[in-house]
Formats: sequence, structure tokens, C-alpha cells
Amino acid sequence: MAKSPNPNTPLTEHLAYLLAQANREINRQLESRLSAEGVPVEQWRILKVLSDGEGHSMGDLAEAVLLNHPTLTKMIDRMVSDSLVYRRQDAHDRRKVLMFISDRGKALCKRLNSLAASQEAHILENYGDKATGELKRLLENLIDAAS
Amino acid sequence: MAKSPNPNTPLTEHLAYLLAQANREINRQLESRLSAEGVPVEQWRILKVLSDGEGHSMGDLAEAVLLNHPTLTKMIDRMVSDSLVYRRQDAHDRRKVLMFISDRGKALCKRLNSLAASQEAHILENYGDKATGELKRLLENLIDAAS
DNA sequence: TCGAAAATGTTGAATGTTCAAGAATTGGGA
DNA sequence: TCCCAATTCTTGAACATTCAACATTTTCGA
Repeated sequence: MAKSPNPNTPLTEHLAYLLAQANREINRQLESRLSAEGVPVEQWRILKVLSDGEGHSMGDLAEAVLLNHPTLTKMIDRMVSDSLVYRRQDAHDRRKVLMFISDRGKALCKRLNSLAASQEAHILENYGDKATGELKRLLENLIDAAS
Repeated sequence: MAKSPNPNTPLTEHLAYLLAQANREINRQLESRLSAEGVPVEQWRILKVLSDGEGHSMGDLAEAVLLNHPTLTKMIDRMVSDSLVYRRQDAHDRRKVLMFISDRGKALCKRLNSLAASQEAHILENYGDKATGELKRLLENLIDAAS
């Protein structure tokens, strides 16, 4: 039987808080690596999703990169200005807009992947192979359980 | 020996992404509970930290509740307007401002604690006692390792 | 077939956050 | 002691995000 949580638990023991703190820390590290290319983390995510070469609708993309629709629309506007991605209308459903990555975007994505990989390597060193794997597994399960 | 990460790892296998996703999910759940009192998650954190009755400087508080200084200043302004907290100048170091929780703030915090506790209970049920404990432990270690 | 409702994406206003600079105070070295 | 650098917090402008409303297209039942 699960013990019912005490309402007076300190902040630092709440799962929501620990997640926020860990996310903040890791995200900052990643951000500082990617800043070598002057690109925010969300743009790297977008490029990575699009780098399969397929067209992705704005809705799917928003879901995949954890952004709200209007936020994504405006971020894509900027990326289009930078010629990293481009829009095409979906031929089968003309409500939809399909996003594609450009050659310039692909090249940038490649460089960003290296920077991100070097961060993961850094985490693996400091935190350990085993703990990292275990943590990822637990997070995946939590995400499944929560949605 | 830690295996060096592949630069082409899918987004969904990156620790940074999993953390962001889990955090987003759990934070939304909490947010929707706390919305019964019309209070954002960050204000609950602030109240919780201050509910030890001690005075906390803005700097310490910002650290504790994971907000930048200017953001905290403005959020505190709102909370002062709502009579949830109040400012006092530190007698020993007059650069500092000490924050205190009001009676009204304490009462609200109590109600919020219940809402938050019910969320933790909900997670424990869906996700399991053991996994939750293990996840918290791993997150704490990660935070230590990363800072 | 027609029309109302749902789905998809964008826009503009309101709101919130961040960056850089400023004001006040403290701490220490010359 | 005096002055300059560091610390602490706040402010205002620039920037980003969110909410609600809109336009377009599709779906589906009458």
C-alpha cells in the first residue's frame, strides 16, 4: 500500500520540484553549449525532428518539441528568416502546413548534434553510465504513466 | 568505461529531453490542481519556503524557488499586493530585503499543500511507491553531480 | 448535398521574462 | 580614513510567450 504523502513535506522532496530543478540545471548546461552556435535549445529540437527529411505538420511538431502552437509558429517564423527550415502546404489536407529542413538547417543540425553529444558525454562521466540509463528508464515510465 | 554517445541519437533518448518532457507533464498536473486557488506553481514554492517563519533574502529565495532575480522581484510585487507576503529591510545588511509570509499567506499555503499532496498521492498510485522513491534519489544525485 | 461542428494554423493584445543598467550599501585595501 | 570594487535588489526596455479570436479547410450527419 502506498503511504499517503504528508502535506508538510519540504519543497525539496517533492517530485515536481526535483524535476524542475534537474531540468533547469541540465537545460542550462545544454543551452550554454549550443550558444556556441547562437541557437536556443528549442531550435535544436525542431531541427532534429525535421532532420528525418519528412514533412511534419505544425501540430505534430509542437507536440514533439514541447512547445505551444503559437510559440512554435513564431519560432518557425524566425527559423524561416534564417533559412533553416521552410513551409509547404500539405497537398492532402490544406489546413495543414508541412515543415521541412533546408540544407543550411541540416548542416547546422549536424554541428548542434556534436555539441549536444558532448554534453551527454559529460553527464555520463560525472554521473555514471548505470545511473544515467536507470534514470532515463524511470523518466520514460513516468511520462507514460502521467499521460 | 562509459560509451561515447552517438551524435545521431533520437531526441527522445536524450536525457535533457526526457527531463523536459517529464517536468512539463508533472508541472501541468500540479498547475491544474493549484488553479483551484488561482495560484501559479512558483507562488506556492515561495509560500512554502517562507512558511518556516524566518526572513529570507531575495537572493536566497530566488535560488530556492528556481527563479531569476528580476522575475522574482516582480512576482513578489504581485504577492505583496495580494497581502500574501511582506518585505522588511535586513537590519544587519541594509542592501538586503527580507521576505516574510503573512497570516493570509500561511492560510493559503496550507490549502495549497493539500492540493500538492493529493497530486503526489496520485503519482504514487499510478507510478508506484518504489519507482517514485528511486526516481527522486536519482534526481537528487544528478542535481548534485551537475552543480 | 448542405451546413454546422471540428481541426489546423496564424495573429494581435495582454502578460510575463530577461538583459543591461542603475541605486544603495558593504567590505577592504591603500 | 577614504575610495573603489563587489554585493544586493530593483527598474525599464527589449523580447518572448500565452490567451482568445479569427480564417481556412475538412468532416460528417441530416
